[in-house]
Amino acid sequence: MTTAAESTNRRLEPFKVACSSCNLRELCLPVGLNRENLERLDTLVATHRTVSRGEALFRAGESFQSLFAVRTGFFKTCVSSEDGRDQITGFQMAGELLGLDGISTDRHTCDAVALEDSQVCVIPYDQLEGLSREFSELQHQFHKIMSREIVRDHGVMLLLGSMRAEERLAAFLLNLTQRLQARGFSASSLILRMTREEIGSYLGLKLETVSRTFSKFQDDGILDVKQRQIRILDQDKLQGLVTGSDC
Amino acid sequence: MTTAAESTNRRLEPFKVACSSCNLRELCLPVGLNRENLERLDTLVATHRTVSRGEALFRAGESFQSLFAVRTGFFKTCVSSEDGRDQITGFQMAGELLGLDGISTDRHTCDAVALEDSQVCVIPYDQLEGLSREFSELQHQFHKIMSREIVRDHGVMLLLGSMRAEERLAAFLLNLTQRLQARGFSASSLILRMTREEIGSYLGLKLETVSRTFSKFQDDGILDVKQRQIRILDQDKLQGLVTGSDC
DNA sequence: TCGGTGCCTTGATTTGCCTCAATTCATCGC
DNA sequence: GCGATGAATTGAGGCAAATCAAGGCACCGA
Repeated sequence: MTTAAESTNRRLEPFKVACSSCNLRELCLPVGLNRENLERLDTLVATHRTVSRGEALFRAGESFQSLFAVRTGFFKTCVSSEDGRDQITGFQMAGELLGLDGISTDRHTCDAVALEDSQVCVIPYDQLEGLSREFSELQHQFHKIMSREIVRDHGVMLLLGSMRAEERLAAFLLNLTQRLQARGFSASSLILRMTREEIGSYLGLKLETVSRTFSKFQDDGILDVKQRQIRILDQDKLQGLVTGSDC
Repeated sequence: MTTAAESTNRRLEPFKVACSSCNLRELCLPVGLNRENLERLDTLVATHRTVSRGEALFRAGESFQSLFAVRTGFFKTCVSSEDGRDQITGFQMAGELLGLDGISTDRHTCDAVALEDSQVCVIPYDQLEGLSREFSELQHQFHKIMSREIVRDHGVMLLLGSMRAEERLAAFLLNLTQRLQARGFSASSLILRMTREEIGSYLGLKLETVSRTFSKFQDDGILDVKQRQIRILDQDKLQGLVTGSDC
């Protein structure tokens, strides 16, 4: 269907789903904007881009021009060191921003890869700076989003620095379901968009350890695991693993 | 000298060391500002605060009003989970900003504690937002600083997620010396401001492991370690441990 | 000078996760 | 149906770091 050449093409679409009518506006950049300002933002977020599963939205080293807001689909971001090592730094779903790392050096410092066919809104960064000088609500919301990313990263550091395998996986699942719930999905049932290896990379574990931990949770009656289909049977026990309340 | 009551007091000083004449202005918020804009910034950063060793500049849960720029001294930032676990998320030296995590929820989410007697510049956040709407250089520099923090955090995730003890400590030492060098200090000799336990917390290791790794580096002729006095004898070997070029 | 205290070092042992390897399962094209 | 492929599971054994334990050093105030 798609040739190698075509897969490197960037599919830009002028077709417009305005921020002002987007069902994600309560989660995304437009939070706190009034009708008039929303319409100003619409003129800025004029293009969309389709990224198919496995394709990169951007890669480390590429020049940074725009931020991206996930409209539909699912992404991972991944940093690499000079030697082969790499680390998934996050998974992004609808309403979340991609590319904030690029501001510091005008180059992207990580890869953003779609885990399923996805669509993103393109937010030209210099225009965003311009508009956020004009109304403080946009400025403030943008700062909040960056700050939230820093807070999230600190949470991941805590996880990587001091939690054991079971606790890490429990925290990961709870975080995922929480974010899915905020988007209107079930709090107890989810389909993982990533492989065991990708979960492992994010959590600082090997894929076998992730798999074993899933199996253990199933044995303990905490989860029902069918490949990537996960059903949470005992939310409290899962929560207890993270907060350490039962040991 | 200081009583328990006095140590909780906030020592604010109108005494002014203007940004425009600060020797850290090439590392800190004023980067890229012209003379005139620098003077505008001076009016904003009007107060300083002294924090003695062991004292907190702010604590998780406190309401967020201001950012802080380290003028002199050394800090650690530390997040805690509901159960006792805590994780040092960074060490901050002169010219670096503290408190960015507070923007997202208007409350600080971590503790910032001085590791030696320190002095910080107080940057009222709402005024900073106001001023950065007025000139884009300040706005852009502020965004760069936040983005840099995100990139730094991703680097720490890579370290915590995929490096072994020796690699972690080597990366830590190289990072420290690099930042000290940017401030005019020696690239090969430093005095650690933090305990082995604090290094361990930052690197996701136990203090015994940190101590053993220091000893191993000494045996291998990479370092000369005398308590907190560190001299780097073989920079290349240290670098090789991080980039994995020699194994 | 003398304890006292906080921090660091070192050794012995345990353990949680990794490594390596084999097997099963789901999907898909033919 | 069939094999091919990628993903997930499971087992056995090894290792790096944690844990447990003892002692040393530097600093400080009495």
